Amino acid sequence: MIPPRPWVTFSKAGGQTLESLLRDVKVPCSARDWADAASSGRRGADVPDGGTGFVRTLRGNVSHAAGGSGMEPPAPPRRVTIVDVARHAQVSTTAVSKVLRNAYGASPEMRARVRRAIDELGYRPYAAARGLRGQTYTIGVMLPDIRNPFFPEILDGITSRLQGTDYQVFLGPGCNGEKEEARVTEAMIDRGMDGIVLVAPVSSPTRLEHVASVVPTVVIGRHGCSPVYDTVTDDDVAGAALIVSHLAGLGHRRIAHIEHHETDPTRIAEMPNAQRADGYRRAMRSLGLADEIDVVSTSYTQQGGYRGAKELLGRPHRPTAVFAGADIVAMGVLEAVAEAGLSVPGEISVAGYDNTTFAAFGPISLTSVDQAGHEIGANAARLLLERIADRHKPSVQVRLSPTLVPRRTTSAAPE
Amino acid sequence: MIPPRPWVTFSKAGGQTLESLLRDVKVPCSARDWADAASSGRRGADVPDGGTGFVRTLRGNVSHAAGGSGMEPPAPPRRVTIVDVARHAQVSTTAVSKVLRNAYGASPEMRARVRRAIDELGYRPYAAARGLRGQTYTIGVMLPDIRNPFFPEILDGITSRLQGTDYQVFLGPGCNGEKEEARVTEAMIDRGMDGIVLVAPVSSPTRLEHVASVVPTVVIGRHGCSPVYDTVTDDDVAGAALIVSHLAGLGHRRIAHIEHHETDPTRIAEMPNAQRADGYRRAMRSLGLADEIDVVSTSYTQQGGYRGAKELLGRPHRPTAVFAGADIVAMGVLEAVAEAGLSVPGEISVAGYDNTTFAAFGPISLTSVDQAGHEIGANAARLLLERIADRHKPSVQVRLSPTLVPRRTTSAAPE
DNA sequence: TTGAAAGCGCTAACAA
DNA sequence: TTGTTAGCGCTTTCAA
Repeated sequence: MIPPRPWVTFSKAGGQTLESLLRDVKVPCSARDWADAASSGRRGADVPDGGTGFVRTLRGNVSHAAGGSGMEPPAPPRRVTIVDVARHAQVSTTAVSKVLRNAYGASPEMRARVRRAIDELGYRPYAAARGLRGQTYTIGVMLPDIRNPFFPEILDGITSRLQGTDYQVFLGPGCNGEKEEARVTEAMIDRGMDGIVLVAPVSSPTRLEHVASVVPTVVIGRHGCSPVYDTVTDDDVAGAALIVSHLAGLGHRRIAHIEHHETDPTRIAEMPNAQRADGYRRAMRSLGLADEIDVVSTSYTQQGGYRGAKELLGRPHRPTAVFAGADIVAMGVLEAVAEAGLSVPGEISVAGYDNTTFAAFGPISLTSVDQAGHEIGANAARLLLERIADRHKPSVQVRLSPTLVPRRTTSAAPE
Repeated sequence: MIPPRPWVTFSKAGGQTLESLLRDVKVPCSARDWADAASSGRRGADVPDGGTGFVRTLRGNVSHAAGGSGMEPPAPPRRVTIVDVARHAQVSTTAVSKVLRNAYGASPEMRARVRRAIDELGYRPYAAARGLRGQTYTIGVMLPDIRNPFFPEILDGITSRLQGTDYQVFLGPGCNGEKEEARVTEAMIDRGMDGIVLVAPVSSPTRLEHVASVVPTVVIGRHGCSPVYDTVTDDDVAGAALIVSHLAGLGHRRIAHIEHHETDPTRIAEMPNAQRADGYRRAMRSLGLADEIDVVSTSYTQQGGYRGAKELLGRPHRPTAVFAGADIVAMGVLEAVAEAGLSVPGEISVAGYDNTTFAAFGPISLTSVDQAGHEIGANAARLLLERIADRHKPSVQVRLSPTLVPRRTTSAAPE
């Protein structure tokens, strides 16, 4: 038995795990001999390193460069640059640059020569340097919370639309709160990103417009609109209506809603949570259930769902169905309901929003609303590319319709 | 009702959402008047824009610049540069640079002056340009799958360790497969990132060493070791032993394991899945259960767990406990077990690995192994900073011990 | 169609 | 301690 102690090994090879096997496959870390590699001068005789994109820089005598110990790691090889390519192809750097950007003014023969040189040297343009004059071919995506299983869908949509282009996506790490968002957007701007996608940001409209005035921007999930950035949203009002009419169709009347509490007046109407709550109220009214409207304000977290459900279950006349504003909220509701010893959907129906993997998971099987995250992401990427191509084009708002995904947490109302 | 056009709606539902409210809060996109803003020349009279980090560039007559229509959006303002700061503070750009980097050779008075100028102009250094000579202050983190709820823990650990430094983290988007990994690592290198963290990469050791030879690198979750990169791993063998002895302690003897099938011989010993399977076998043997060893090879996915469980449940003498190599695999197992009409843990116990949010979720309550993701990430960040500071330092392997988290999916063996 | 030359914003070697 | 100057790798005028 291995002692499971909090156990940190700064080992050159202390552990007892599969070591013999590892040793068969790899040379142990410490026994590596660097004597055949060299050295640390910045410019010396450059030896093209056959298609690896790097060039070994040799300096004087190799054994001398090894420094006597024979165990020194090699200096990082110098990168192949546009100059190397130009020299190799016997053309100017301008020509290479034109080929790289598919720009006008290079004969087919020249293009072919340059491309051959690029392949032979394994050249890749240095994006950081390109950015100084032109583009970095980098797109930043800011997700509010990497843990929310809905966001990967959006991300997939974005990357799939960017497939085949020269653009590369990088994610800002999960950030909650305006300060964090500002930090991340600034970091993206400072790194010369060509465009950014903000997913469900919480920052003020003013701040969003500032960002968009500096770099092409698409905002996902906010219902406000601006002339300087494009938006892609889910029709949250319609989504809420889908759930409510689904439940009403099953005979439910006491349908409660748990929403995310929003205080900031400049944001209140723009955020999806407000739209969902609004959609819930409208749908209840149009179904003649205005008197049954029952909204609990907590937050879009599991905790929030738990607290909200506790409150609803404590009502003298408890609801027969709960529409949670997000799947994660529904998780908390299910937990509270289970604790109260009630059966789902027999005694109480529960529905969420977002159709996350949680909801789809068999043993849970939560009724939810699918936002078509892939579509949302793909549209955002498309709009961003269009705006990068023409910063002055009029702004566009895309709104996509959600669909209902009925599962096993909703059924006919009791009695 | 103002139709907010240009306006693209792909909606069937055509919901009229809170529009009146939105109108109260924001000016509609199309009605914005840009007449007070100008223009598009590259360099003109520069007007410092009071702490915003940008300078408005005016060109000739403002009304003329507005182009007659009076509705043209302003050109993106020119960035404040180190030259602006130097001029404002009446010092050289070198001085500013020194202050920025806390470098040697600037008097306290000069530092103060420069800092004041920086604040007054709202200057932020342009990381892309810095990268051309020095560092970009950017660290890339590659996650194999953003959907796996274990990875955010690692990410938190990394960012928390980087808090307070000038480094900013960006994530490569989820990539599976060697080709994708190569694309992402190349993209990071091409963007001049100062260091990169590879989480559970699948690339060959050779490829990892190549990356590490170009840029400081820390590898998380691979058990191999190399002189050019540091590693941080969970002791998967110990983790597997925790589960097995927990189950054996509950009286189980027929304990089966579902592993991820690995074929590549250069990787087989390095990957966590192989280590876990190995740990399972060793623990079984040391507990005198060598005859009961029963391993099904599928994959670390929910599907894989489902298929593996199907096979195990079809055995003439089915196991009383299943140790799934990952929580996500255990999800599939639970699904198959539920389908077979067996009760958990009454008739069969199930355990996972990773202690994801799934496992922690009340109604599921899966027994699992906690990897201390936060610690893993924090150690990786620390090692990376050390390696950035000294690229030639000897490589370090950190191994952290996991802990058992017993929950409600495991209990005493039946009979 | 081609290439020479001037930067982009910053850092680093070197002089004063 | 300070400032001058020469690039980093690329794009972009602008002349040839």
